[in-house]
Amino acid sequence: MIEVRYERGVYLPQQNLWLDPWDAKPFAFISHAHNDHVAPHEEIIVSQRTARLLKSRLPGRRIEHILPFGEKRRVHGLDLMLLPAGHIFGSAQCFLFLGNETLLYTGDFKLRPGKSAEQVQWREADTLIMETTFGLSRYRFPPTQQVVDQIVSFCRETIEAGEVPVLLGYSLGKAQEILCSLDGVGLTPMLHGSVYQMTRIYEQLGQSFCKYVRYRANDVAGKVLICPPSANRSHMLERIPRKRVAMISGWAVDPNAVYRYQVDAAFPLSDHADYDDLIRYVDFVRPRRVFTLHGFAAAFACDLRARGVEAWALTEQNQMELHLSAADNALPVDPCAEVSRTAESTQGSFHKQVSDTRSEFLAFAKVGEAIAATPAKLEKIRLLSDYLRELTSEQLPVITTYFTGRAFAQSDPRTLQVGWSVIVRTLQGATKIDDAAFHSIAARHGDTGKTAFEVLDARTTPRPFTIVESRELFESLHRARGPLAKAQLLQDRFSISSAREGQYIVKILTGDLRIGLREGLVEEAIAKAFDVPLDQVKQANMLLGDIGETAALALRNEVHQAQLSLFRPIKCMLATPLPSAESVWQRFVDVGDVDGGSALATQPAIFLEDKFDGIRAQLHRSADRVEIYSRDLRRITGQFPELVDQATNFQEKLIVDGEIIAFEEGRRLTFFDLQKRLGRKSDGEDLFARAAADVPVAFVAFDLLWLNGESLLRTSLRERRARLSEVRLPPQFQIAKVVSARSAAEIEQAFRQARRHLNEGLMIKDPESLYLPGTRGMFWFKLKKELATLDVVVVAAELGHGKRNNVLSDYTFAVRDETTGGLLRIGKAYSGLTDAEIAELTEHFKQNTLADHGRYREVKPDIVLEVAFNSIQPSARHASGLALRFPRIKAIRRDKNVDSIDTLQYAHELAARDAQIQQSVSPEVA
DNA sequence: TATGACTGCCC
DNA sequence: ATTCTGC
DNA sequence: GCAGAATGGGCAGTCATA
Repeated sequence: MIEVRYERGVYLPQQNLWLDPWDAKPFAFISHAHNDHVAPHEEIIVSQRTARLLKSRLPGRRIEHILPFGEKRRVHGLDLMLLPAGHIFGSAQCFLFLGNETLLYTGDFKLRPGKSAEQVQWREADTLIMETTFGLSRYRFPPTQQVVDQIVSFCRETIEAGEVPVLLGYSLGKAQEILCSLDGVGLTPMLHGSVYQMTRIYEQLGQSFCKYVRYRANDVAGKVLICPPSANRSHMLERIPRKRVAMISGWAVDPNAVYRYQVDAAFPLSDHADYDDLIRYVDFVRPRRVFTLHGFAAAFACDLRARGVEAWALTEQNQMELHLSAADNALPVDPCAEVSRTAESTQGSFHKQVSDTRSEFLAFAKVGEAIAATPAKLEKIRLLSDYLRELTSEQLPVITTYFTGRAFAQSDPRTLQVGWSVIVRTLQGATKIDDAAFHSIAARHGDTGKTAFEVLDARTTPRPFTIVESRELFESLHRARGPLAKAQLLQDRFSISSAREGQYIVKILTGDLRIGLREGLVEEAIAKAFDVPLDQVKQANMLLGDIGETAALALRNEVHQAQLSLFRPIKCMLATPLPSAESVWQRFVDVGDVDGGSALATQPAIFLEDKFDGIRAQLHRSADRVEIYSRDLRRITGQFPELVDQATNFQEKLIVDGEIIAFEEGRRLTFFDLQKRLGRKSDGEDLFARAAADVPVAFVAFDLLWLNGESLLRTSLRERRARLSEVRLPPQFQIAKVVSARSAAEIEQAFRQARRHLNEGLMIKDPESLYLPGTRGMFWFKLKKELATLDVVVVAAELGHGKRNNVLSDYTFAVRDETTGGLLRIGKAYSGLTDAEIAELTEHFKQNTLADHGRYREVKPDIVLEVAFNSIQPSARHASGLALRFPRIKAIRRDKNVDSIDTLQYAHELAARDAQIQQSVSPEVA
């Protein structure tokens, strides 16, 4: 069969033809002139009208094969025919004659007659590649005339109310359709510039419209303004004080369209086929197989399979699946299709519950439960490795990624934007459970996953769920814009998920499996499953930042092939915290003192560096490219354009490890200044010019991992440092000064010196150590000390989560305001107490509760804690107006009571001192 | 238009 | 970030 | 000693809504 691939556009490799590719290609069919299809290709096949529209959208030279509709032509030995697609003016489908096979690619299309687009035509074809923008059954559009009538009424009523109606629709296609709809109803359309321009081209090509005028700012009264959606909230519209804005789009059938588009009304007039028409079209074309594209491609393909039509969503991720199925000329196993066919043949309901052993995702969840059930690490590994061995090469990467609590690989920058709030709403929506029942379940668990299980249990109609479909769910969640759209997707899935499946979907969404197994054990399971050395698996995962790809390599026995290379960030080496210079020194003595002789005399020197308070960063630089990655392998290049500019001045190709700090000579900047630059959007150069001026940064390099093609991971720190010191640095780059030490006293002195330089603390490193990515080994240590401690009183306590579900483990505490005598909250902390102490305090607080709010209770202020922290500063978070950085409990002060706690005034003194230190001098870097 | 809730990602 | 706990 | 689990503050961006 004809091979079909997808890579930012449909690609037919045997014909070397691209269909609507996003990027410039040598030879492509362009279905219509919307911007997302316009790229500077070398040679294109287009309809006559599309060619004309393209001229205005993308001037420039290219070879154009302009084909009439309905006539078979030969281009580069390829027999093909264009058919009208009915989407917009000039939009075409491409029908290919390939030997004794035929293929129809729809591009964007609609079946309903449009007033400004040619009527769609079709032919039967063996392979149908179709757009499925509205491929969910809830997208059914009302009759066109009904919608047009609504739009006209909206315009009339708005004008009668003395306001200006504004209709939003794409300037090419939709706007002209609206224009035609207003013909003969006695309204005068006024066109936004871009709409006007496009409409004039339509007219040159023979289309005629009713009378309209071009936009003039002082002449809008009584007119109907037609603008592209991008004009909403623009300066142009803001100048019209009294207006009502309506979005004209198929998405208007979504109940929340008005909010989503920030408009007063929304009307479902679309240039795309709705769900019913998509189904009808497949019936017309009678294809042997269907590939779906855009929108709800996966869901629609599944629906088609349920109707007995072989159908697959075309996405990048499906390449392997398609390739294999095309090569084998066989269908991949798919329980969805399987089950639905049975249901159909017995005339039963599609939604009839089927035995859940059919659900691949349920099988995954059950393995998770088995792993959770045993506390033994080796047993967990065994359970997982047995399961991994059963998986197909397509499922394996997905499942291993899930077992690290992620939907996407670590190095994959995609996020879901689905958190606790969306999940809770969705669970309620999917089950129609009432608020009281829901909250009673949630309160009992304090674990979203368990809550999901109990809420969904017996309240859903489970249908089988394949691993590939689960991956598609997460991809759709990522793609969906806004919490409402995401919630809808998730709710649809929950309503057909078993309780166990829902629980594991939630676990992945929250990034927290809580089954006593994380990445480290997954690596071990992969090694065990495919009988490859563990260190190779760890190495590969570290280099790839992708446990799924690592597993795939292990399956093919290719893990050893992973290599450190430019622009593939690796996890950084971490340091183990130690409380004192003496304890640090002891580590090195213990290691070196093998012969029992005098350690001090024989100890080689150890390396000391200041610990900078910035963000850990890995800089990759080649002759023509620079990238910066964060500790979690996020690409943060865009946040620091000035560093990127400077980094082009290196003489070498390299990977350096270091810290980006807020830094300016003669000025004390802190982590908080730096943080202002972190989440910022990377587009908009002027924003950055300003940010860079506000918060200048420096890159302090302290390690060299790769140089001109050579990996230095397996060379000693001493050697790496020597090589780093030879690198010529551009401005804004510095090298962290390294000094040697041979005693605890020297470490202590260096620590004090680092503090005097206003750095966070001291790093202590074994000069002979190799670079061990991702591990907090015994080769690097860090020494930090608290700024101060405060004696505070606990005023509220909360139930914890997970294994702390039944104890009051999280304490809110307060200081005394001397002026009023009242208690003012200053922070929260849990860490620092042992389980026994938490249990004891739980009992105490239960008996000394002032107000019980469920998971949270106010308690009698009689437990005094000594709380340590690293800095204290003004904040609106707590009533005291101060907040602590890294608060932790140092001790329960049983010797103190509420009358002897520290005061707000004292806390303010600490904060003032903290702030003053910050401002006094410039820090020293190198 | 302004604000707060939510999310993700730094420490 | 910090800290504790079970293997 | 390691890996896992449960917890802190603050910032920017997005979306929903007053």
